[in-house]
Amino acid sequence: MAQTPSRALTRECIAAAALRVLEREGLAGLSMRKVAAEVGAQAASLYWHVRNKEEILDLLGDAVIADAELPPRTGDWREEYLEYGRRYRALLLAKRDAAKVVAGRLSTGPRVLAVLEDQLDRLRAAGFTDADAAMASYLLSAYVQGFVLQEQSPLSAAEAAGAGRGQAARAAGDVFRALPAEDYPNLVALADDLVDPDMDTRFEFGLQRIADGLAALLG
Amino acid sequence: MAQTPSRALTRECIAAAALRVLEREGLAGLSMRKVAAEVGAQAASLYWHVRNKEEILDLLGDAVIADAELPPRTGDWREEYLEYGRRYRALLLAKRDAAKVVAGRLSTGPRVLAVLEDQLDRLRAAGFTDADAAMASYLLSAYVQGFVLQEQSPLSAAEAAGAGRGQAARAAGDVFRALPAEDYPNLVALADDLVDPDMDTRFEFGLQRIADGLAALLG
DNA sequence: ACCTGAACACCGTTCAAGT
DNA sequence: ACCTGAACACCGTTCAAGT
Repeated sequence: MAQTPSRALTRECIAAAALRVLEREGLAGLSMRKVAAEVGAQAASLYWHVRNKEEILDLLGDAVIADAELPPRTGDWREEYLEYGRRYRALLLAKRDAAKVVAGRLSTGPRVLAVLEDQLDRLRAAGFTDADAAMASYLLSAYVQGFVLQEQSPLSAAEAAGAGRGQAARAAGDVFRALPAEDYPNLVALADDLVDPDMDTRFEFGLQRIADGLAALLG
Repeated sequence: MAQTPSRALTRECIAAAALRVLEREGLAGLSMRKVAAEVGAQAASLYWHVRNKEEILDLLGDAVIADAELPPRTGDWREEYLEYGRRYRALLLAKRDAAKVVAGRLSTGPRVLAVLEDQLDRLRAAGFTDADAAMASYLLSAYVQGFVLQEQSPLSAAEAAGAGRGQAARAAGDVFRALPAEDYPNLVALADDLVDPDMDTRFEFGLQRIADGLAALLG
């Protein structure tokens, strides 16, 4: 199982191996020993190329963002801003536990810089002040990361235990409906509205509100 | 150090102990053995009261929310919505790593239900449809959790290593300013705007945009 | 310069055994 | 019913030793 010793260990190949382990075992199952085994080495060997596990997670964060693509220029800043949000979400959903990996990690990889540069360019061209453009960009990434983080984690112990998402949602609805109506009239009345909408709908709702709020700045 | 054996172990006292360990050691340092030691028992004893560590984290999530208070009724739904967001952020910032604990955990504790019930009541009274009220409530919690999550995690390896937040931010600004201006004209030009604003300002910006976007629905 | 073996100080969880 | 001791299968990290 050991790699041919002529092929030296590199940070790139450690990152690729870590990505495969992440996909297979999830973030909780990602250990130095498993990453080492994936490249046919001992755990201790990794420490020659990498300071610690945290640095492997940094590499992983960069790898997740690596295939980000810029949305086409339509001339409509609002549509482009929405599209940026949708693509970022899709990118995070594409890799297992990606939102958790990226969560509070600031990457200054070339891909991230290119995306940020392009985003700021479009917002300034649309007429936003420098300060507002910078804040609007930060707002988008905070919203998307927060949203996907909730989306990727099981929404209840039941779902974690293996029940399907739909089943878990129905159970949540039952909780709301079973509440005493005199104490919780709104929860009982809105049980369906709280539980039914799927994640795409929820995401889009927030994204549209944010875009509308930004548009109001251009007044 | 052992507790008097007449005082039995309960889930409540386990939760309180876990909260103290969290405050002292952070989420990464929270172990079954340390929680057990905090109540003067063996780690194995906890498993009589609790299914596993995950369930302790659930208790912790409830405990974090436990002292949530409802904002005063001003008759202005927008101001009340903003205040809800600010208070939720303050609550998460008050306990160490609280955002990470709460992150993808759905709590149905009585405090959470009371808050949700009250929030929905105000939004409906303001004229939002049932569906929009439900979505607006979800949006707020997603935004606040995502924001604080980024806020509570070190924004760079430098800060994790002990440098102050201001110092780390200045270093980030230097990164932007040092980029080649022909490749990254916007990043270079907006370096200050990207780095200078403090977290309160960033949070408020997003909150105001979201409230404005919601207001547009009432049109 | 790069990698390994062995060790250290931890984990979460289980389970027979005690009271 | 409730708690313990001891064990199992893991962790991240260090470090002398090998090549």
